[in-house]
Amino acid sequence: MRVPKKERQTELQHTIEQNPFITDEALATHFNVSIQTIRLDRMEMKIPELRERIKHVATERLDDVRTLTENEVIGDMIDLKLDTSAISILEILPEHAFSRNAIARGHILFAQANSLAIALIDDELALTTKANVQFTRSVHVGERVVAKAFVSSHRQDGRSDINVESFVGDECVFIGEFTVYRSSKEESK
Amino acid sequence: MRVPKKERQTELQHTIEQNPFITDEALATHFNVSIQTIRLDRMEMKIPELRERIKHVATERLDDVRTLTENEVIGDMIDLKLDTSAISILEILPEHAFSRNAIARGHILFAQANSLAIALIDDELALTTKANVQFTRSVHVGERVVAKAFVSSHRQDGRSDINVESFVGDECVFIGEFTVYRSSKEESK
DNA sequence: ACTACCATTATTACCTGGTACTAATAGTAG
DNA sequence: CTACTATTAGTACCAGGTAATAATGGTAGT
Repeated sequence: MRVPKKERQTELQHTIEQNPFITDEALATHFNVSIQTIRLDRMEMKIPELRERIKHVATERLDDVRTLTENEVIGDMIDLKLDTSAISILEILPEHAFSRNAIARGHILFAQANSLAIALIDDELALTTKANVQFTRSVHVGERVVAKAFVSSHRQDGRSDINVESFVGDECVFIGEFTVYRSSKEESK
Repeated sequence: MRVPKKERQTELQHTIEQNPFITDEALATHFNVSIQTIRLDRMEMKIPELRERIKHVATERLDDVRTLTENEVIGDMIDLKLDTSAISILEILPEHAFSRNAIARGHILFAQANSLAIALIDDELALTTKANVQFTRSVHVGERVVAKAFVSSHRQDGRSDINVESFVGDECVFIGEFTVYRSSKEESK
């Protein structure tokens, strides 16, 4: 026995996860066992065949693109009191940042704050009409940005003013004042 | 002849682009021709076989996610005079908008303008420090937003002021004033 | 030492979705 | 009537498998 079965199987899983494009034949020579052994292993581990794996990667792609851009709130909402206050968290990933220096693009922080402000307004149609923002510290990949939004005023003209402050730890990285238009002008529900 | 060859081929290309996961057999029944005809068509149009198409989509996955979010300029830059002015165009797609009303999210317009402002500055490291924006008209899916940015001042403290105005046709939909920090403080190169 | 059991390997038939090639048929234009 | 094009048919072959059945080898229990 070259390597215990169990060990080979866990390693097999690892190998395939890292490179789903590998054939059973390649795996067989890699582990120095027969193709049949690899197939028995895949059966036991419920790992699908090469083509299925490739197809899976391909179909995942479309979903992925959507979740990134079509997301209603950029970041994860962790608290929401409608028409009052809300909090969301966004972890800065490499795709949110400039590749040169790993600093988050300004519009990512803006997007988090803007989405939060819109979500905060309990209305069918809420649209940002004005924003005034400051980027007080650069944010790097890997940092978690906590955005806190609260409504400062519900005006009579169908607009609301919302303040958003975003933090990394206890450091303020972003300050924004958003004016949001509400479709229905009454404040109550 | 059900449909002229040429017409079928262009339609074939279209069909496969929209659904790369379709087999020759399915295409054959769809176009009401034989499998061989489909294969001849694919040969002529240099369209690869199903598995190759799937593999292509799968390998493109990583790259593609990048192009959407990591894109240096959101939208297509069509004119750039460094440190002076720049223009980009962005077509509003469904994923840029609220699904309920097909109105573009504010941060999409902000992202276009912000990216353009950053790209305009001829510097290794340019970061937005402040922005003041107004959304003067809602933009709908299918509209093409033309953003025009120009530098209004290069300040001595390493900051530049950039004005961005975005239009759909001749209607102004967005106005923004961005303050951008430059890493190297000299204006010349 | 014998048996039971497990892991491994081998073999065979079959599947999908093709490539590559050759040949036959149908329809149309000159 | 012929030439040409489009289409269809058929065959051999391929990769990368599934499914099932059988043979081999080693190790543990008693």
